[in-house]
Amino acid sequence: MLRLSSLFVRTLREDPADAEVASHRLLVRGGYIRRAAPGCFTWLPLGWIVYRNVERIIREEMDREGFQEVHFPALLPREPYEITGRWTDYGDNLFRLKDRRDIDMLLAPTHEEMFTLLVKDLYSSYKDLPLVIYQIQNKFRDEARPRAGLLRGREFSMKDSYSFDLDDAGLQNSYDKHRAAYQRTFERLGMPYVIVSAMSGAMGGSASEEFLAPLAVGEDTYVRCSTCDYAANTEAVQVAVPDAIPLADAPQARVHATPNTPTIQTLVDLMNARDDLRRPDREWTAADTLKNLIVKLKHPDGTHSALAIGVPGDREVDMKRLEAQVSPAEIEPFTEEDFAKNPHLVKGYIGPGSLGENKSAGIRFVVDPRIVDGTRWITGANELGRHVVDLTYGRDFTADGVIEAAEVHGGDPCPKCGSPLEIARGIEIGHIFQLGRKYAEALGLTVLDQNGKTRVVTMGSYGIGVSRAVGAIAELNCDDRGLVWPREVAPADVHIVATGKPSDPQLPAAEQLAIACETAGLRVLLDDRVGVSPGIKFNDADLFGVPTIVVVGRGLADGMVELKDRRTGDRRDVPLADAVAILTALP
RNA sequence: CGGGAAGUGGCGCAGCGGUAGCGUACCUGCUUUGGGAGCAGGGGGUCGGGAGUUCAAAUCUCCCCUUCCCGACCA
Repeated sequence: MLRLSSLFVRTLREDPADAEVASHRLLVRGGYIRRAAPGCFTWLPLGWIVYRNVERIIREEMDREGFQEVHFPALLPREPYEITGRWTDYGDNLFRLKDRRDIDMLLAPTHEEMFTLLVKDLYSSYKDLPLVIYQIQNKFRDEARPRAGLLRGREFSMKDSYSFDLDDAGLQNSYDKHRAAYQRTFERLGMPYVIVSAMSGAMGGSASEEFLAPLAVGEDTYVRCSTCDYAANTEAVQVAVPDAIPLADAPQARVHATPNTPTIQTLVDLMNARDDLRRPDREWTAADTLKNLIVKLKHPDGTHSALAIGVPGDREVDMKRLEAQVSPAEIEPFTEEDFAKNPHLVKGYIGPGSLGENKSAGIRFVVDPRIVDGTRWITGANELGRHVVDLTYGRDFTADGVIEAAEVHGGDPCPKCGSPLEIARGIEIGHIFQLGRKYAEALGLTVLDQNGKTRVVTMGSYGIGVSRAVGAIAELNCDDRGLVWPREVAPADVHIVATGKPSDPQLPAAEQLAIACETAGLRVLLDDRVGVSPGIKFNDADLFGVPTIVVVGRGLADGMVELKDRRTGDRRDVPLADAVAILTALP
């Protein structure tokens, strides 16, 4: 039983000045956590109970699938990370340190290398597979900007599991098991979530999905179909590709002088204003133009190359989407100097005529998937003050490839069913990932198959942010009075408040009720503080957020206690004699 | 790394050249007990750090550090 008279906690009347988001404010005010350093938090007793509940639920769902728990150190040697290149790839985000002999070590940002090496250490036969092992461990990432309390920390707790299979079918099976286990886990944690397609990015591998909690304070933008079940991180959105248009329908392309039209808007305005350029059936819009943007790519080996991207003029290039596409290369701006070095590029009037690996400018040219055969475009003519109209894809120009880099707009058609897409914000609470053989290959994890042949193991990695989940649950379950925990993660099932004077019968009655509740299997938080006014007790109860609050107060004289549902605020008086039965029957 | 704000008792803040304050929290006593009670008394702060200006610096100047917010970044 938790007794408030002796519990190590202090609630704050006011919001801490350094907390912005609701979960952070309330967790600090309610005495669940304290900040120890930026992005590092101390768990107080109430917070630690909640944390362990979350951990327990995750663990139970992992164990249910037959996954086995292990535990690695957080302090790791440099060498494995050197082999996979992540010692340098992680950049400033890696906490590096040296031991007394000046040997490099690191605080683990994630554990792929160690898991791979551990399996390599112990296993060498196909008969040992499949295998899934996991841990719940603290991770360290020197984030440039930790924020929002538990939602983005520098030291945080994560459940990470890794699957090891002989072939792709096995990997798919391990992946599906995790997907199901995660769905059950988030259900039990009382967290709404959406599963979105994600980019596998630099990690390599094929399939990757993120579990996002829909939260405005989240840092991920995703789209969701208004009709079907399609959902994707904006980085991974696949644009709905329109049907090709017969080439014969397109008028001849022609070049016009379009002075002083360096931007899309000035161009469209001019086109609509001039009799010789006006479109007979409707106004020209930005979507009729083809915007060609040039960026510089910095490749991991340090070399640079230019890339031209063609998108419909009503859309910007989304740098996050572009980065995800060109990863591991990094994007740098194409500068005035770069323009000066390439006389075939006329800034403001760049057109497909000069773009492409075999064209005059010699720059790789990739276009948005909406640019299909037969589509007609107004675009730069590669001459100052001149544009070309009805330049038709497949007839007048082609690209070297297609790229998903244009920004996604709310209302864009769903690639699966065509209904409008909605844009929403969320925070990543889980990520499942088919890694493939990248780590196994780099670290030499192989087994012998039935034929005695060496086979590289294929892997998956799967993560749930445990401490982040606590923050996200709090963020999703709170109101202006405090936290509202889902029962299974709450620090207690019942919060019993005794009001009245120290000499009144309420306190001993509350004690007895608390004991009876515990005997019946309920977890109890008892406010047995004396000399504390009822107002303080009620406010603290709302702040703590235990799902059911029982007030042993003035109704006691009539043998009644008050039950309050923290979430709905509903109150009702019930006979003290029936209280335990009623409480144990609550969902 | 860019832009903004801010560092003064545990927490929230005021003070902006002249004895370091208020609210809250904490301690003692009395009163009070259904939505953050009242009175009285009390403990607790090198005013982020350093250098400078001045008879005198929390306050002015310079440098540094730290924190928070927005952006960049974020397997």
